[in-house]
Amino acid sequence: MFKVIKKQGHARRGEFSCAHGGTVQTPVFMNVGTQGAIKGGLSAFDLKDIGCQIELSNTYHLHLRPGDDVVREIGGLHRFMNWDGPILTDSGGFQVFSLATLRTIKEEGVTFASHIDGHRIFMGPEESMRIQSHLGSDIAMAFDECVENPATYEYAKDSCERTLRWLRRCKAEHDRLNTLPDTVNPGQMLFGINQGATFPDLRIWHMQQIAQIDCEGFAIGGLAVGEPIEVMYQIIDAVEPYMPTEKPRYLMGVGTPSNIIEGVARGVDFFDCVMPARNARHGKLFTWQGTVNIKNARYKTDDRPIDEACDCPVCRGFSRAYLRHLFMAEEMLAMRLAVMHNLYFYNRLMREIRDAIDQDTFDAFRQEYSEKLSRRV
RNA sequence: GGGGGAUUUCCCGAGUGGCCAAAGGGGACAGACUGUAAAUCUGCUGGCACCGCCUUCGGUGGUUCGAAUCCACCAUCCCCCA
Repeated sequence: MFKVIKKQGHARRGEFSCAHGGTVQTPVFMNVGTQGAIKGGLSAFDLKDIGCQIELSNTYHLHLRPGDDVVREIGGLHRFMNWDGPILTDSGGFQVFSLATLRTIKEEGVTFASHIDGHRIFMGPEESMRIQSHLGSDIAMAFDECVENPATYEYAKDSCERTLRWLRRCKAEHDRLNTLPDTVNPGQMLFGINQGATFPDLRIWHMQQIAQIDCEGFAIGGLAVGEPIEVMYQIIDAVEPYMPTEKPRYLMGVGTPSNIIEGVARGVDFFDCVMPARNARHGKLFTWQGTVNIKNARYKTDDRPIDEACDCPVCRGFSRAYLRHLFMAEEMLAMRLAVMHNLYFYNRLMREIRDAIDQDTFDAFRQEYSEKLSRRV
């Protein structure tokens, strides 16, 4: 399923095959389409144009709307959203964190109040696995608890012990569902998730435990939730040696271009983040020189593309002045074009990283771009 | 020709004697955003040597210790009657 084809330092160049869409080249950025669509008005057609290899959707959100039973009846999420490439579904674990004021956590699972109408929803490991099975994604994520920062040692310990027990239940239910005769995607894989807040010993202990469970990949969760970025890197450094080398590593929810380069340098293969799409909707665009806020008055009559070094469909045809105008006029095209550019940039960034590892120039690449890409121009 | 109403800081619009550099919107300007309750949120929007001073509420001149608020005249706009 996964093989590392080249290494430079800790950075890994790999290939990962899925039931849909063939082989994913890693390191890879997964383009986030929480509700089966990239926010900003992009469809599966656009995903091809922006160089997307794998798309990510959300269990909790699709369970609420339109309902995983609906998606299953249509034939699964691939067919539903007309995307035949790989799909990873996040488990709903992050919503345990982000909808914190609306939930109660117990051993069996979590009770949420729907953010849409307030009705009670129960989700535990089995529920999450069942929903993801109905969605038919290629990779299902384990149902975990993403602990908020800062967390006490006691809470983080209890929580990651519970997340471990939940992973065992996820694995059992996932295996059972995959063998049912009417399973949407019998080739669905399961990734376990490492937790332990910012405590290296908990992180390591937890990683050692989950590594014993036969998952097709492992993720580091619960980072980039408010802790200093240096702490995030320290945790990755601490955990990485305990992650199986023959399986992909996924750093959940991360991050900025710099974070991604630094993550790759620390042995991470998969990334996802809402940042490129959200920032794009808010007018903050990524370029190979750094970031720009296209709404700034300075771009009012700027006839250059967003990034002269970019060959995306947007940069090939539209000026900064036009993009700024679309934003100021609140045309939806503004968001669509901005999101296309930013996601193209992220997918291109990953391609450059892969090429650099292939050519043994990743260190130089890291040195040149790690700092540069996140600074303001 | 007669009667009534209006004029506020970029715009709309509160304010009818001190607590008003003036509510609230909008716009503009800028910032934030990391497994998406996010086309959202925050800040700022007269000037300055800025815990204080200066200029400002259509114009001019008054009343008053004190005026965006009261009075007189003028200007412009709106409504009604001729």
